[in-house]
Amino acid sequence: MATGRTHRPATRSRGIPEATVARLPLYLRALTALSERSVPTVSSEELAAAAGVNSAKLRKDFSYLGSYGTRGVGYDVEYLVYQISRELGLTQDWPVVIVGIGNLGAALANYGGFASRGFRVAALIDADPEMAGKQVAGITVQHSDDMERIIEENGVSIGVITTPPGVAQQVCERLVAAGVTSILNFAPTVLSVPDGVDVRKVDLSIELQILAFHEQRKAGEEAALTDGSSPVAATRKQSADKGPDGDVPAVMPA
Amino acid sequence: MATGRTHRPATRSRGIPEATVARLPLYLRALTALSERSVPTVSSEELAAAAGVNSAKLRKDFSYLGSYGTRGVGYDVEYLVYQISRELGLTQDWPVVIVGIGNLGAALANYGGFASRGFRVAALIDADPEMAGKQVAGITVQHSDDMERIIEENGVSIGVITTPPGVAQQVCERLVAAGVTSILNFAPTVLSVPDGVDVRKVDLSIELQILAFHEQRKAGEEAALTDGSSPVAATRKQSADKGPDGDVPAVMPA
DNA sequence: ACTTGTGAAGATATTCACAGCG
DNA sequence: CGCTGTGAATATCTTCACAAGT
Repeated sequence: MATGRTHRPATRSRGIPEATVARLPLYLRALTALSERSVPTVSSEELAAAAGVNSAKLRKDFSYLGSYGTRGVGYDVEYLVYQISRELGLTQDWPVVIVGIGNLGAALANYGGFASRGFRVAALIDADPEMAGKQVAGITVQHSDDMERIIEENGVSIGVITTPPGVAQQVCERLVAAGVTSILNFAPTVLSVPDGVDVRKVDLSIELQILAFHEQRKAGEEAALTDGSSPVAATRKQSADKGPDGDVPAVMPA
Repeated sequence: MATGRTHRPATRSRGIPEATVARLPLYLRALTALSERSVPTVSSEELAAAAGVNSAKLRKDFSYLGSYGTRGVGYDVEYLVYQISRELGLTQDWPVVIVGIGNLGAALANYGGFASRGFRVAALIDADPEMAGKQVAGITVQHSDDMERIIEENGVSIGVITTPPGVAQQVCERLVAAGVTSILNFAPTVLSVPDGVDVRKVDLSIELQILAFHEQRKAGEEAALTDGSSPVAATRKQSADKGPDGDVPAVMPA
């Protein structure tokens, strides 16, 4: 290509690795806690422990942001809070809409972590006319007919989808058409979006399944060690009245 | 805290990469949908599209499980559903307790994805005496005084924490002491657990912050002509950057 | 001393590209 | 042919270990 915009992968951050970006909020939370206790400086070792990572990783992460520490001393807490906040774009206000005000949507609306850090719930939207007008977390739920107007009037660029999976894709498309370019999806569906729109998904059942995988492996390891005949391995398995279930067909094609 | 997972099994079949494990539930969901539509076989290309990954990755992932496909044809849907379910440990029943029945806990209790796939909500637990006895999602909430008994009686090994952050660590410790070895943590806290206990965390505010980071970058790119404050001089490494064409359509900024 | 910042090494993950088999 | 399965190449991420500052 000779002219036009430089080809830049949408997911590539400005030199900051994605894995690092994903940890910055973690550091920020730990730093905020230190800040509230008026701790002036912190070493990479201490901060890493508070954030649950190791110190080499933390230092490497910070090195992508710049040299914000002082050798022999550590990092200035307030300064780092500011720098990370700025890097994450939290020094500005992000209006957010939540679409789908069921249990989960209500939980998110009530979630303190939203408001506390640059995010403001600009609107709650639901397709059920019964919901419209009700108050959730002190905010009046609006009907989805008004979705486009709400997004434009509030300059919303981040949308949260907490609808049933069946309507998630279509909600997503309306959000994007109205100007939303970042979506946090709680519906267990793969959303397809045009290039330039970011989607992150939070999937409760996937997390549980990953845990189950490791849990099963633990049980298997124990059984292997105790060589089958010992009852010890059996103690820590699931038990009791097995539910109806029977969901899995034991098909064995050749 | 060194998690001693440096153990490399000599047998080649049991070393499924973590990244692959994390995608298996995705494949499983896509396959289940196909199964319900009575689709008999599926190609890596089709399945990959449905799961939102690329086909090479999917085939590589499946190769860790074994050779379950047929060249020239694709994968048998029912068979794959069974194999992945087994690999993830979903052919057995996993009783789960949810601790902290606020908005989020209630949302999880009502979440259909739980029951549908090997997980059974064995108990809902809350510290508030007012909550005890109430019905949530058809299950009677029990007081946290009984946590240990409930876990032991039901053989629970997976716990979900949806409490306020202040009590999450102490709830975690009680869970672990009672026999729980896998924890899904929704509280915005770093949990410290003994070796051998798995923790996964779901953090709503972190996801939003990551979105904000990318959103900010998008906005910056639009007005990127007078930038001069970037502390990171992007030292391009070997960036021959062959055009991966085909798949990266240019998009018009809305 | 003490702790950061970082090249280099090592470990994982992703993608390519094609041999091999139905 | 078409599509899987996989070694090899690449890219990304983590950890090591120590030089460079304060």
